[in-house]
Amino acid sequence: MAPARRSYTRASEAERREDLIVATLDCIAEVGIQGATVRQIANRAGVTAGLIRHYFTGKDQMLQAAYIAVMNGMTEIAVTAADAGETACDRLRRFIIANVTPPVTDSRTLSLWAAFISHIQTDRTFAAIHRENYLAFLTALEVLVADFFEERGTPVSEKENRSFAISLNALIDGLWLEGTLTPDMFAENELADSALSSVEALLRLKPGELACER
Amino acid sequence: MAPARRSYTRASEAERREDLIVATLDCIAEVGIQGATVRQIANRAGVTAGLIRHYFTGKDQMLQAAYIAVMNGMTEIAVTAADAGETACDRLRRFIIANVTPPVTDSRTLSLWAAFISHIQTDRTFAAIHRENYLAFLTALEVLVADFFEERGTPVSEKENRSFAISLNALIDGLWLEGTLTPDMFAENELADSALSSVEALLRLKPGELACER
DNA sequence: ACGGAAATTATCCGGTCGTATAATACGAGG
DNA sequence: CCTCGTATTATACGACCGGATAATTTCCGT
Repeated sequence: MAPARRSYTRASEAERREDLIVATLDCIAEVGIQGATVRQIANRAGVTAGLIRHYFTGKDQMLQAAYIAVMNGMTEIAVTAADAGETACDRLRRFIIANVTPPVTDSRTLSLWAAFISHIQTDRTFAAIHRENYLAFLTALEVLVADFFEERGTPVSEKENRSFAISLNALIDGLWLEGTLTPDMFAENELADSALSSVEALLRLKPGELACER
Repeated sequence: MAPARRSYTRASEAERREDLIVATLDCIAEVGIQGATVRQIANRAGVTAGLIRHYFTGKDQMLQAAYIAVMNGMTEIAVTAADAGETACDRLRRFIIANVTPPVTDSRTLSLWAAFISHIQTDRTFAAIHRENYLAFLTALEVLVADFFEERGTPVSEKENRSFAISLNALIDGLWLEGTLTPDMFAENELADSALSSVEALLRLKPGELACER
């Protein structure tokens, strides 16, 4: 007799991998990394578990791909927001605000980020992914800050510029954490306003200078 | 014939629970939260797996107790460091430095912290533990800042004080993350120096004012 | 010294994990 | 329209999971 096998449609490698990564992230965000099993992930992606090992060498590699996808998504949002600015001041301002407002401040994103961060000390591959993204973020910040001071007519030394970037990065990360972990503590624009005035303070600017009025 | 059962010694409830929690943290830090199974944990604690359910209602409750232990340990170090200061300025300075230097900046601690953070969105109990510790930390910071400005003769409003505490908290968290996740990027005292000058900037102080020279 | 409470071990259970392998259904190229 | 490569499913496997239970050892009070 006919075993009545499940019907399916083939997909291109690109979209299948994409589907599987999205399903992986959904699982981690909703049931934690403990519950993100190959069966759960495959089920959410609408395929069977065995298919995962057709596109990845194993579960670990899929998790790494998912980590890369999350971090790329976050930085892309901030960089895109910055690019929309016309002046260097505007770009810096937009970059900062983008990092402390949705969709970057999102509990789902934070769950994913934390789950991957906790793997950094255990798995060298995760550490490498983190380092690459951290350096890229820091460099982007350095460029934004350097351009800002140059446009302002008060260029700073490379050393000072780096120091500014480290502080700004810390402040942004910290506010992102606070705002996402304890969102009910902050009013609508409180986080963004706090970020802007704090950045002004860190860069030793006069209050309101980052508003970029002309 | 005699089955040759394993010999053991009894321990007080307090130390057994302590041992189990330490073993739990060791496992999470070394093999990730995935590998922190009841058998691994019990093995590391020098007992058999069944004993865990004699002291905790289940694995989840033990993880929660471990989370509490980690956070208490971190805040206790910082608070103890602050208490050693004689002036309000000194206490604030010590508190900040303690949070960006070992043993708080420790890769093991970070792994644990991240593993637990990733559970916050999934498990209400973890969320409650986080919130309690966050508020305690923020309140401690508020007191330190308020005392500092009062001692300085320039008291600030409660609203402004809270705003300062939020910014300082973000900066401290961010520097802690940066310094612990990417320790090779920072020289010996670079992180602490950066923290102090950044805090001075955030509080709109003159450079060096937090050095507390008399 | 010894009896009894309880701390600890030993063993078992159903379920699920990640992965390997074989069978099968799809869809493009001829 | 048929054929063939392969994307996908189905099933099996050994290991391990967290939890429950019963047997046993320890040690305190007397």
